[in-house]
Amino acid sequence: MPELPEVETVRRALELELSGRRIAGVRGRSIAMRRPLEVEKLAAVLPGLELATPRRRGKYLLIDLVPQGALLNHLGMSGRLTITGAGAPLLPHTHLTIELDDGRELRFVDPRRFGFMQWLEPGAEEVDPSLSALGIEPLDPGLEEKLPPLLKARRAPVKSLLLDQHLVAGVGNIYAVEALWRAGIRPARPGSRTSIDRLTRLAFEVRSVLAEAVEQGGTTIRDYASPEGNFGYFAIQLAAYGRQGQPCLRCGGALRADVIGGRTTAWCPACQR
DNA sequence: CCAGTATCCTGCAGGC
DNA sequence: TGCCTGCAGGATACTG
Repeated sequence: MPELPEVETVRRALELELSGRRIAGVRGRSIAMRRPLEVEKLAAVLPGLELATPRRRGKYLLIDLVPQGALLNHLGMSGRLTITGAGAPLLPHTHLTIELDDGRELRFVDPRRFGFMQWLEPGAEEVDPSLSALGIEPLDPGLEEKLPPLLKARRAPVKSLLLDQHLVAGVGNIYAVEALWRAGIRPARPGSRTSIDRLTRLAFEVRSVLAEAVEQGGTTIRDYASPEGNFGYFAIQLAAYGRQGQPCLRCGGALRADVIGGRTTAWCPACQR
């Protein structure tokens, strides 16, 4: 479910709500997730540690712990982090509850269990295989210079390449579809058969759509500061994603949908070449 | 190395 | 109403 903008919105909310708080306790049940949820380990290690300002890398969330260690989180398709009062009713599929020193709780809910929450011992972040394989951070400077040659070197559909976290980190199906529509590029077009100029435009649109979504999520953060609130699930006005069969907002023709990169991809046959 | 597919899991919408 | 199928914002193991 969450892509870079949603994860960044969660990060900002956690920064506002959790920074400086101390962990009082841990509850949950160890289960299989994308990485095993090890509640006993978390309960042994976390109490007494302070939560620092969270960081984001691609779709991963890192919460540094003071004096050492960190929590590594990925929300997968269906993951949510919520901050609640201690007595709040438990949502189904709440796998982990982290009790805070002010009586509130940080809860990790994930029905499909494609996400994970893991304790990183000191030094583990630097050698984590998933983190170290991540590609360009798209909101950092230089995307328009760095990404095009990487795409040009590959024959796969540009859509598939945008979803490849080893190339650019944080783009998921929604924002890949939106960026391609904005750039006027056919999703199935091979990277190698797309001009550097058009790939540069694509990189610009990737950055733009992500930045706009972050901005929109950010504007609503304050509404989500209430203890019972969920946060991080906002989407900008979507021009293409999910709009197959509906008129293209640029030319009026009908959008169609194909499966590209294993996922449904809406696009405009007239505007996207 | 690269490209494409299968797979993990639950919930829900839509068809019959 | 109830059952069945397919699909969902992700990442990775595996195949050719």
